[in-house]
Amino acid sequence: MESSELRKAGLKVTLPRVKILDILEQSSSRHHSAEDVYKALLDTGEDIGLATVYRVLTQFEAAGLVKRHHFEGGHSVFELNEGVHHDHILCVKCGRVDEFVDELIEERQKAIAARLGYEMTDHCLYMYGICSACRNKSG
Amino acid sequence: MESSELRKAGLKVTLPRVKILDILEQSSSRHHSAEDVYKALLDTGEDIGLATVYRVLTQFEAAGLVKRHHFEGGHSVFELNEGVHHDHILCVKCGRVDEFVDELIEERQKAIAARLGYEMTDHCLYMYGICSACRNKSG
DNA sequence: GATAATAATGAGAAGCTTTTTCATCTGCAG
DNA sequence: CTGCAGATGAAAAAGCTTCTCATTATTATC
Repeated sequence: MESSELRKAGLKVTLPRVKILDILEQSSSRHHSAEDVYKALLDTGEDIGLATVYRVLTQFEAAGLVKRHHFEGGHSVFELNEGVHHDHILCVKCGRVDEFVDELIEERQKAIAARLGYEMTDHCLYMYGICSACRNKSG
Repeated sequence: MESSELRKAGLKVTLPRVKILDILEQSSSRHHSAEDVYKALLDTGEDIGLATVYRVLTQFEAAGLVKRHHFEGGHSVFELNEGVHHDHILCVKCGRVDEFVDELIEERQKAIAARLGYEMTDHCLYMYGICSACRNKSG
């Protein structure tokens, strides 16, 4: 039930918020631009404005429900925050996104931040490449 | 001499390109937004348009003279490409940027890309935190 | 269940960064 | 020196994202 998640986050349970959370949870892909979410809403017949989608996603981010990423290309991408940190590798041809976790990298990052005197608040690792499917297609 | 670098990159030696490269090489900071470069040009009395700054930086990137980064906050940041890959840690309070290299992390990244079937084209690791100076200031 | 106070929404305008357009100008090969 | 391809500047346009404000919906309270 989405409403309890919203309540827990201190947000009023409104139709747009429920529908947007629904899309994030039900969709087959994990990574969505605001535009993606907006279009998905239109597809399900909901008449929710793009401004609301941005507002709600930003609130969800503040509430810790979603994470915002800045992949190459300028626009923000959102994914449900399931609590487990992970990094991303993207195919520059087809846009495919894979996730991974590497404890060793995490460790080293902490050590580096400490050595440089930083109290780390966030970190992200993006790799870009050509996935096997695309390599088979175009040589 | 900047002109030889430009020639090597296959670019005509024009005043805007020389001046912009000059700023990137002479400035005390390594990381510049397009706006930063534009303002620096104005400060030195050069009347070069912002559109040209963007154009030239993009050409420099294509030529491998500079690297473009997408730090949090939306706008692009450029730095001279000195050939040695490195990653970044940024202070979210004061904007300070430190660079670092960690061979172990590099290794692991290559291994992960290979395991997931990607031919890696690029990778970047951004850490965000509060630097020691800022922690001492504001507790 | 009704009501009032409060917050959320939609539509469009506005804001920012970045790119494009096009007429003019410049670097450089001949 | 000359001509032409390519570069530039100014302004307009193009994304993406946020803001404004009148209207609407939600929730605590009765």
